Amino acid sequence: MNGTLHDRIRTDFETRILSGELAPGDRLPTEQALMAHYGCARMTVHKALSPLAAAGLIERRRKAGTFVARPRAHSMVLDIPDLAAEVAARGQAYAYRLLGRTLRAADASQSAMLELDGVHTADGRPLAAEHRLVAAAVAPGIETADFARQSPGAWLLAHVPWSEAETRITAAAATAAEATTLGLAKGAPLLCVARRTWRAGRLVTLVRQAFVADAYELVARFGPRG
Amino acid sequence: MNGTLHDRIRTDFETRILSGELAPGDRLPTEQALMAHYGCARMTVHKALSPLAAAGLIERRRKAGTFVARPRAHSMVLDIPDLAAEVAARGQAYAYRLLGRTLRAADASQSAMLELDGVHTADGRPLAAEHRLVAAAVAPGIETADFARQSPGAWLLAHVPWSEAETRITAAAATAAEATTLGLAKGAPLLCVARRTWRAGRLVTLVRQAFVADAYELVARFGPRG
DNA sequence: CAGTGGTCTAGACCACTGA
DNA sequence: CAGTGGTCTAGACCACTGA
Repeated sequence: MNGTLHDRIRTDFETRILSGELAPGDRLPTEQALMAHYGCARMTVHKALSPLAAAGLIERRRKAGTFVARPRAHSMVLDIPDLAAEVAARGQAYAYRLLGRTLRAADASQSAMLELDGVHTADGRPLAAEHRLVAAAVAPGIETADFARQSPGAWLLAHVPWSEAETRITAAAATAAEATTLGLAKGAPLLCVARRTWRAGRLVTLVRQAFVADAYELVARFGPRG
Repeated sequence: MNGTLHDRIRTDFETRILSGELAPGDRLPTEQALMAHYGCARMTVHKALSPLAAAGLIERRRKAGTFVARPRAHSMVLDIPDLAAEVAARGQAYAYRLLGRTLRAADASQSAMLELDGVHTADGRPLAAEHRLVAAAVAPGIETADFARQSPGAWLLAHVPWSEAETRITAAAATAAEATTLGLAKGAPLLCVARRTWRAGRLVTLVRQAFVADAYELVARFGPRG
């Protein structure tokens, strides 16, 4: 077990729940009973069980007690991947090549947006086409940034803290333009990742990345410790 | 603000960090200083800041103090989606149709596995082809389960608690067999989701789902509160 | 070696909610 | 209305680590 007592208590119940020894709906001992069992203060028991409640493994109701939660439909959570690091991790040389850069002036409907087109490459071969819009007001300095050294995504990650993101993942057939950019036949399958990112409620960037299907995959892991 | 004091303290710093007022590397006040500022006990300050450290928004070092964390490469986390609920949520009728069921006896290299082939439909139209292997020993009862009422995935979610999962997301062109099952032309783009799920270190199920590209998308959200 | 965070105690009062 | 969990206090001792 881990060093601290609350870690041990938490791990005990985690193990008993995930092993099936404690089934959904089963009642856990009260905090009073656990104080006696582990010989500790109530705060320590509480500190052990709170993360399990936050993780949805148990449900706690005053007066009624603590129960093993019924499995729920998990909502999906996906973080922003770092393409350069992933390509480097598999021993390839990563590069971003800027293909187009347009500043759209502000108008009545929206504020000034920088439009960036480019391609991510691994060992010189196209990996993904990227089309991005960045809200200029939220990303001061982006108009003069040098994207030969750093992709727009990496620049934003380093300069603009984001607070919320939504990612949509789809598959699509390559259009003629995409096929040309990526060196594929028209209609070839692409893995498309579209992401919107906000900072304090204001849209920071919209990006659409189209990955060559057999050159890229998204891998995600989930465990009880998050 | 939320009701409790530790929620208020946590939200205060969350807001100041995400708004950029506190930049990466900035030092937060010590717990002593925060006790004085908020007029509360040290445990309350600690309870407020601990989740921010767990979420990676701040870093805490003894003697040195507490600092706003530098943006890090996020590892991807993806939960298991509930297809039936998602299809129902967009007002369509969900169904799973079993196409094949084979019990592979145990041999020297692996334990007994149940092999299940089927198709998920929305309003009668194919949504995804599914090929699944289930470790029979870890899922007692699955050999006699009725998959006309519940898909294998839903059955497993309800009967076998899982502790770890790995998901790989790719795009691919439909093979001839997939095209037939899904009513598509050969070569049509598919969104492929391959997932392995473990329970207490033992493999529970391997599943590969091939979604019709224009009928399905994965949507994932990320926010500071997880 | 002194400052800081990590853990834990032994209480207290309260909010909620099921019997 | 009594049992349970949620929050909070005012301390204590300790582990770590940078000056």
